[in-house]
Amino acid sequence: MDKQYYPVEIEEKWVKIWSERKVSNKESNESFSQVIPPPNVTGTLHMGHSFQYAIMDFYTRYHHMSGKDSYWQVGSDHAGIATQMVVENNLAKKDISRHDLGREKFLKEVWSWKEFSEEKITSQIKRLGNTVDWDKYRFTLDDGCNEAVIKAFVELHRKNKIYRGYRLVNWDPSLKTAVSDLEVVRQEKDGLLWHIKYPIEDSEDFVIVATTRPETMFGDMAVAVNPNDDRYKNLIGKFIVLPFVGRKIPVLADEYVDMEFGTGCLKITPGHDFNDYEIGKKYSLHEVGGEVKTSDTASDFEPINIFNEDAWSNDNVPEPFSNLDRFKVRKLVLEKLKELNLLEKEEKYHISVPRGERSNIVIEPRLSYQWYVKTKDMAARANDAVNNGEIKFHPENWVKTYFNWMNNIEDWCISRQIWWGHRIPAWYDKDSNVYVGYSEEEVRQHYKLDDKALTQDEDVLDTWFSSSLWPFASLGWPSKTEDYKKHFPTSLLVTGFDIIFFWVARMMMMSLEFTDQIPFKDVYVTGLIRDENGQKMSKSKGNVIDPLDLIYGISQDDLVEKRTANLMQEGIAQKIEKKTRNQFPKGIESYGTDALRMTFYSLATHTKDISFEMGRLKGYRNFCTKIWNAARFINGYPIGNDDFKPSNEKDKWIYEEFEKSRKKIERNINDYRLDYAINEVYDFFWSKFCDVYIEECKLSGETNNLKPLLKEILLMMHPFAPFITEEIHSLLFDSSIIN
RNA sequence: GGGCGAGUAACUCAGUUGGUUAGAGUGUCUGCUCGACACGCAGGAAGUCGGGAGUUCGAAUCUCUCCUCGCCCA
Repeated sequence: MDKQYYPVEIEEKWVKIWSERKVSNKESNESFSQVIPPPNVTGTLHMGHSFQYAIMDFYTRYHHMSGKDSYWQVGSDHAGIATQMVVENNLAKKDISRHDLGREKFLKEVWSWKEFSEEKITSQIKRLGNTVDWDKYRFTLDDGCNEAVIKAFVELHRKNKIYRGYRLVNWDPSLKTAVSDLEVVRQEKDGLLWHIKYPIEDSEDFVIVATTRPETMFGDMAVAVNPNDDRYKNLIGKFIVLPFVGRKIPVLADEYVDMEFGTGCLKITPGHDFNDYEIGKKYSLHEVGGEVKTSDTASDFEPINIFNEDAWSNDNVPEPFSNLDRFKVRKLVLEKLKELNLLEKEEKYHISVPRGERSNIVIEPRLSYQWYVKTKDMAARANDAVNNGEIKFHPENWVKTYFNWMNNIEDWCISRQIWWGHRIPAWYDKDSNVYVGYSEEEVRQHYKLDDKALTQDEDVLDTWFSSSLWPFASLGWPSKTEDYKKHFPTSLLVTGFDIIFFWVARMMMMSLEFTDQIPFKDVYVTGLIRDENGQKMSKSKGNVIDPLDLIYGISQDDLVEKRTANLMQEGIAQKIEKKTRNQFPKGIESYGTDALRMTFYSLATHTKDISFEMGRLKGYRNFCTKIWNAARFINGYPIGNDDFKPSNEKDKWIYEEFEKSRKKIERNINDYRLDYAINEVYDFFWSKFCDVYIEECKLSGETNNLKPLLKEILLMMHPFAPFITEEIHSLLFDSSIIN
């Protein structure tokens, strides 16, 4: 054995072997299975991925060694919006838009990006030593997943659980697509509340409405007050003449109006506000000849839309306000109102601005046709599985978060106006009748359409729709493959708390819907890896650490270069460089994968923010060195016993301690407390085995039990530190731990 | 507004369900290059467990309250 422990050399050797082998106990009837949360093919893997994969690989190896048929399904996600954005941005640098290319050519570009990104991701997964079978690799947009998605969509539609609706959606004006509620993030900020005078018809009087969005006044269809509000009782039933537009809009009385807010008088803009939409629907507001009317007939409801798809004002907006960006409209409206003396005042107001998760642009509610999944019944079924203990969360406390959302779930908007994704299996005839089916041929048969002209829906499905099928689709569903039969439902899902709603809950709903089974039994919810100050790692903060740089090490200059390249914001590079040079005066040393893995286990506590601190990693790197040196020392002695045979008090003592530790570790593994487990491993090996037992053996000269004990310890430690244990085992005992 | 969480040594964190002198890694201090290991060994310093009140024989842990910070949902 080398005097020094060189992790990189050793690891690269085993990485090659492990990425080509297949590990399984096929003969065992007991399955342990998990599916990888498929990483997006947008770029490279970060600390969070490595962290979760370390845990997943731990359990894969652990259960394999205990004799089960242990299987970890590997794959990646097409990540519709995210990937399309990356490719569009790359094309934009060459001054090309996706429309220049057209759908087909553009998709070709995305596929080639996918190949590029996938290559990087898979080599990273391999480098971590993960125990997966690469022949089983799946992609959420491959033929099998496509079949599963189509089947899921069509079946849901035929069961009346998917429908197409014309209503208000969260519209992203830069991506020009609808997004789901979950893909909208709220940004709190200081804003303004404007008080605007609306003239009352046939009177010199005004009513003052308060609004944070004056630019939407062109879409106003009513003014609402609270029926109990004495200030406005006399106005109910009268009409307002909308400035600039001349539209006559009624004053409605509705309990919904908060008397305390602003003036207690609300403008109702059903086409551009979710709450107003509900009010508009309740009164079936519709415009007839310049006057807005109410009715009891639901189908009369006709909101006025004042923006087009990029959130510029459309023809429903009069000159000079039409054909302008919405923020320009706002500015101009305020100017003109001031000129007409209709702007009563503006006051500071704390507002919450909805922004697109991906694009970061302000979301504009927009009326459009979209596809929806009815979620209420499916959610109830998923909730039952949690309530009756079929599915368990670890830590248990996450069920509160889960129920908090599931009990207030809204229908899920699943259509996206982008190109990269699963095309919606719906066709339209020239009268806009909708036909849903497995293919155009199947649709013609099913609806008996003969040779009627049909065009397929241009839209694709939300990425999470295909992700929600992943646990069974990746194992072969709808085919009843061997893997599906043996490994579904899966045993464990390891994932971050941030996608409990996006993914975990939806997998549960879809799995119960299509397989009548839960998708997984245990959900191991991990925290999110942050920097040493608890800050989210991000390019713009310049605090990102690449797991590969911890494994291989990186020079200070290279690290600075990496952190300051391709920054979106100007002028932060210097700050990042200074901070980085300060924090890493000598760059980052090479620590190796085992040290990183064990660090991750020690960080796998029950908190949601995990600060990654170099000191911890250093400690486990030292531990690896300790293991290496202990083995090297023991290797210097003759073979000794084949099995551990206690011959003195110290022998008995160490074996008892070993048994105690082993039991503790086992229990903690089964409780999903790898942090406790790794502590115990560390303490046993260093404080007991090295500090006491080896020293004692040195003194007594009775060393026959060192090798057999080390062998058992290596087996126990293997899932925690696979590379070093495998290397030592094969050097000292001439055989592998896992074949 | 509703929900969840955090505050323990200089730093990053445990504290396995109320039980001896509160633990770990890193850092720090003193002494060691004596045959596994200086990424080491032997020792050491270091904490009003956010503040206050209460329950208890006993509280970092349970209850109440206040302060600070964070996240999620509307």
